[in-house]
Amino acid sequence: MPAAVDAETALAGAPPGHKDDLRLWLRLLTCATLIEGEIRTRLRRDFDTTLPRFDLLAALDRAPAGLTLGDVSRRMMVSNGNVTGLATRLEAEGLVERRARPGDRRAQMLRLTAKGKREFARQSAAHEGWVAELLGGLDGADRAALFRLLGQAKGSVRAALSPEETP
Amino acid sequence: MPAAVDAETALAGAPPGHKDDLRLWLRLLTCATLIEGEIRTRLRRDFDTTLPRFDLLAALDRAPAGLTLGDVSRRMMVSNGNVTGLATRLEAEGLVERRARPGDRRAQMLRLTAKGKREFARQSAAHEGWVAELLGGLDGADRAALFRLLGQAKGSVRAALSPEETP
DNA sequence: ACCCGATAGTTTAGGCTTCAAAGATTGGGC
DNA sequence: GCCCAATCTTTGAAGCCTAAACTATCGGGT
Repeated sequence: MPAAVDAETALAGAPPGHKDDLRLWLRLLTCATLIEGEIRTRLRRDFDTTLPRFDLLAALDRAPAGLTLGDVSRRMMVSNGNVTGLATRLEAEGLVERRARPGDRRAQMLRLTAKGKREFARQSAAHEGWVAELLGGLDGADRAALFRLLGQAKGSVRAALSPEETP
Repeated sequence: MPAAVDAETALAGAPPGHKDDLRLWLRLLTCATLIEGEIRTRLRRDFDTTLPRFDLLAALDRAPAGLTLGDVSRRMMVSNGNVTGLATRLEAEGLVERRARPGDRRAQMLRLTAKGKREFARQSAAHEGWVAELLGGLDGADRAALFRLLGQAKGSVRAALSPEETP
């Protein structure tokens, strides 16, 4: 009898799709990690910045009227305490500015400064090129199919999550 | 003339597929972030542990003879300094043990302890169930197609990376 | 007018992560 | 036998990230 099994046998009776789902998730994670890591490296190398900073600038760039810290937190899917620190650092660099929101002394609006707009425009153009370079090996049909299927996956995950955590 | 454009117009002349690649990447990232976040939350809630810890145990579980810190670093795609800290914490918890590698005093083998094996078996079973739950909304055909297309994407990224960084 | 639950943001403690520099060891060329 | 480049790991500084506790404010019900 073979000896070098273990975590395998323990799950022998699991429903059929389970192992496939696991493999799918690992492959998805590998793809995301590879791309994300490369983008991080290039952001540091070419712009001396980080992915979270870039993401925050991107969120603000899409909202010319500005966003509250809470808005940013929700869009970036990170904690609000995290945004506090990011905003503080970006403000110190002169890329974003906090300003009071009239009529609500709890909230603050976050906006790109002129410098922030210029800087993000440069970074954004490069970023788009990188992604196109990394995914350039996919032909149009594969790209479209992958986009659609990832939409399905996203829907599946959200459906499994929403009952409890989206009250 | 409209005024509220900016990062859009700056890229008007970009090749056709660029914007689609960007959307594809963002969707891929969203999927990965959603799933990963949920797994992190549940690992903390049910086992009071973290995803990096779990990943390290998983790597060791697949290698009964043990791995050097460097092996782990490569498999997890993280820096070696990172693994040092993770291994130290897991060793303090008694889940992992360092032992000298005979014939090379630079390297150390990392192995699961008996407690580590037990603990990982529990976590692993739950983890597999979670993933199946989150991706359960996909039917078999979609799952297979997605798996294949992610393989294509992975190949595309690796091809774009390898010239410089895989010497 | 007052209270109280909900909302916005900050702080704190702990862990994760990277890069870069430094320490230890190895193996091969001379 | 000696040196030197390569390999393995650790350390230190800085930043990212979360959960949980805390402060401040808002707004509605009474």
